[in-house]
Amino acid sequence: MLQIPYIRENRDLIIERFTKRNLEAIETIDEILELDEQRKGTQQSMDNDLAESNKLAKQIGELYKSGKAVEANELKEQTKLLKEKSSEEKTKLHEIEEAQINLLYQLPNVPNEIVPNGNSDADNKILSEHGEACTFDFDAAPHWDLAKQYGLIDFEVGVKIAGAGFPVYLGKGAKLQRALINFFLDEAENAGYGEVIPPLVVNEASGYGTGQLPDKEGQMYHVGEDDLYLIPTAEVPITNIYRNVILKESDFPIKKSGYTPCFRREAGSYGKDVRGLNRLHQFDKVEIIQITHPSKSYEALDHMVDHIKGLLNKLGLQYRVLLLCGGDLGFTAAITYDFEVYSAAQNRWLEVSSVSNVETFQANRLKLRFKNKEGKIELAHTLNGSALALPRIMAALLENNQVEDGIKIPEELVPYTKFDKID
RNA sequence: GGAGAGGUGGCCGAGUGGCUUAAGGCGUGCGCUUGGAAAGUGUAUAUACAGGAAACUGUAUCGGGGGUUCGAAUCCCUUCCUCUCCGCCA
Repeated sequence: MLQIPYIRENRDLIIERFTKRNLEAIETIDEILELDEQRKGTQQSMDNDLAESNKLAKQIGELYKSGKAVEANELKEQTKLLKEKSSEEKTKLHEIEEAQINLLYQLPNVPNEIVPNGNSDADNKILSEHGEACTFDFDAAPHWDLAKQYGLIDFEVGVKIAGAGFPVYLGKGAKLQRALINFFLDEAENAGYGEVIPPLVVNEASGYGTGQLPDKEGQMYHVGEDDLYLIPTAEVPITNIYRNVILKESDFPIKKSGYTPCFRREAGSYGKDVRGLNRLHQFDKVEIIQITHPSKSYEALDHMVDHIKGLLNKLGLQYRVLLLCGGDLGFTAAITYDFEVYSAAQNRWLEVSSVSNVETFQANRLKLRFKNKEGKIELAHTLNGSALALPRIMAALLENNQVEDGIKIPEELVPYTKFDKID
């Protein structure tokens, strides 16, 4: 959520930047600013009336004490009018504030200057490519066939016990999954991210805090009985640890990592992209988050990008880094880098990580602030990134490392799997 | 699920309608004291909005919302949360 003073001072810039998202926001923004003027005026007259009324109440108290009941009753008449007026103003103020916040909830984050224009993923900018392409002297099989052949993942039994998009990992498939989680967690630990195991459900306030609510309500599983949401990413519970917190400057940077299953309804996404592990309702992910001083967040973003590159290098996967265009940028992000690995059998790139600087967008909703050197309260910056999402890594590892009689495990993973080949 | 007790500042905790501008304590910041430290001692120490160049001022906030009253931390209604005991249970 954008801050009103920021909108007031940067109206034209924001409108221009929103065109990167193909968003025509001029009306909404001007309405927000107009409502803010109304809010100020209303609050001023309400405050004045309340101040007057407080003064009278004190006088009345003193008059009663000194036994001057008649004069006290005269003053009471005056307060009646003030009370009516101020309570009307209070109602009006609430209406204005509600209208204003509803508009604010509609506005996404302002894209960073370097975010390219564009409508869809076709307009994302490819920044770099790494690793070598796999070549096979046999017909490479897609991961769903390999998973079946070697008994690693059972999609059908997942359908039976839960539904499509809830695979069951078996044997070495399960072990490989667990190995990857441990590998990612250890790497995060080595990079200074403190490990967290958060709740897998969050309440409504947390959903609002990180920006999943109110606009992406349909993407989360909702436990109606208890009014809780299954987390779509560990970013939600971990970042919400810092909701309503005022940090000291010396607390920066805060670096946390967490492994959690993630739950996404993926309403409305069907078709060929959903085959196998490509798109699931439940998947595992190790997330890294940072909370930084505003002046340090882009430096932190670079470090997070480097961390993810390191993971993919160690796994020996061919990958590329993209700078998302405005049209593909998530609601809360000011800038996002995506990482895609090449799936040799499907002959396509698969997104395995998304790293974003959210700047103050979440911090404003979370009331995540810090006291600066002058003793003033400021909003912190939040960042998050997947490091990494498991299913597509698993898919690429299976496909890219297949040999005629099995699947080789990358060297870095062998200490975790305790086997170097699936056959 | 049943029964009960509670939600007050960074923390503990007093506070049954105006003497609260929230006592007292702890913690923390800055002084004084000291050869140095401890102890002692003085002082400061919430957030939001508005006005102001600033000092500062006004308003709101004692879990949230609403009400009674000239006046509410205190009384009433409502809602959320926490804790204890019982039941169930890894």
